[in-house]
Amino acid sequence: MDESLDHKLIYYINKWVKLDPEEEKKILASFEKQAVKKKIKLLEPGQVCQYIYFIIQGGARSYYHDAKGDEHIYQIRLENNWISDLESFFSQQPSKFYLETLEESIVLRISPEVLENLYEEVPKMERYFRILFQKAYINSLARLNSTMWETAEERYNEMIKENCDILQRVPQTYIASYLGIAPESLSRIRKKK
Amino acid sequence: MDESLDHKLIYYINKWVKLDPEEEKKILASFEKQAVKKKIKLLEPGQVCQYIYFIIQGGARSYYHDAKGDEHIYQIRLENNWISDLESFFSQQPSKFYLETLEESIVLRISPEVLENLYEEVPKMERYFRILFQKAYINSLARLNSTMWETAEERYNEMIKENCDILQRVPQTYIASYLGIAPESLSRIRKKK
DNA sequence: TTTTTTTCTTAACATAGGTTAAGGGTGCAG
DNA sequence: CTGCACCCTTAACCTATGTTAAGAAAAAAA
Repeated sequence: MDESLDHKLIYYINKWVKLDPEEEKKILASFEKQAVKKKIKLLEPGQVCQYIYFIIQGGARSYYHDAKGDEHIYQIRLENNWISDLESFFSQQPSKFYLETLEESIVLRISPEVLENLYEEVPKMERYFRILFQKAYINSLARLNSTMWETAEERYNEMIKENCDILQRVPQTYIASYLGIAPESLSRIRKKK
Repeated sequence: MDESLDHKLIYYINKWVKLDPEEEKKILASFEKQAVKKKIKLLEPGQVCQYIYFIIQGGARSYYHDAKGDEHIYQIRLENNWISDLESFFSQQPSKFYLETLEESIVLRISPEVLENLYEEVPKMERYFRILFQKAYINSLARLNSTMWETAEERYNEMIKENCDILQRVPQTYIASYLGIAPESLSRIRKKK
């Protein structure tokens, strides 16, 4: 049901901050729903990132090109997660990243101005994002540590354990890049099983 | 001057949220100042992390032991930065980390309960920490990306550029570990200059 | 001042993953 | 249905860094 998809956002916010119906209404009114086909770019280098996206359904990735022109995955996000170029979104400076759908997706998006306004109207959203960013930061430090001290195989196994259907939904070239290894190395790891 | 040291915290908070004198007073009243000698442990594995620390002066590191008993640096923080085991601090579950001073230090510390209370009394603190964690998360993603795709030498050079006196203040074994390389590899890199 | 501990460096050898080149299979577009 | 693009695999060779062992210098403690 269409309405129940929107309420996925409300459901996830309610996990961390208790909203009353009036607050829920204001939050939903602040987001725009968008259906996007696969491989559609939501952001390109040089553009200022105008939205942070909550993925109701589907998935997206962010990536950039290095000095040699090689593509590197920066983020992979599937449904029930947020994606953006946060640096550009908050600083309103041009981004260096592409943001692209991995499959046909439905997202809820909000702009920085509307989000600032929402913080004023619904202060619990400030708390929600404080909790979201604190958890994201904790996870990111743990992932950094794994990348430094674990083998590529260990990291791959942990990724599969956490999200066993990602292999069906995301090309292995992207998974390899997200793990910080070459596609050939991922094949080499997979062959060991 | 003793009082001006405390106001370092206020100065940094005011960079992102504008406080009135009443709010400043409440904030300072919520923190405890602590002078700690070098190599003193603020946290050990098995303990629940009871404080988040703002370092007024000096520095600290967090580290853990891997399955082989090898020590790995997780965080290095110098003055005007925060340090804690955030996972343990917010979940109130036992930590896996040591938290130890790098040199004689002065810190301001706050417990989770007092911080929750402060969020109620001074809502701008919710905003301050939302901004702090969002920036920390952005930096952590960038650092993760560098670790994956840049050489150890490139990462070392960037670290030195950002903090040129860290070599005088932090043992090179710690710097190597923080960069995700062996001490011998750091010596090899330094030899190239 | 001396001894001990800590820190740092060095080099030979080992290894995980990168690079290069090649080829096969699947899915999509015309 | 066919051809092309994309995805994935494989292996030989290369490289950045790890490991091991050893030793020197500096700092700290007695």
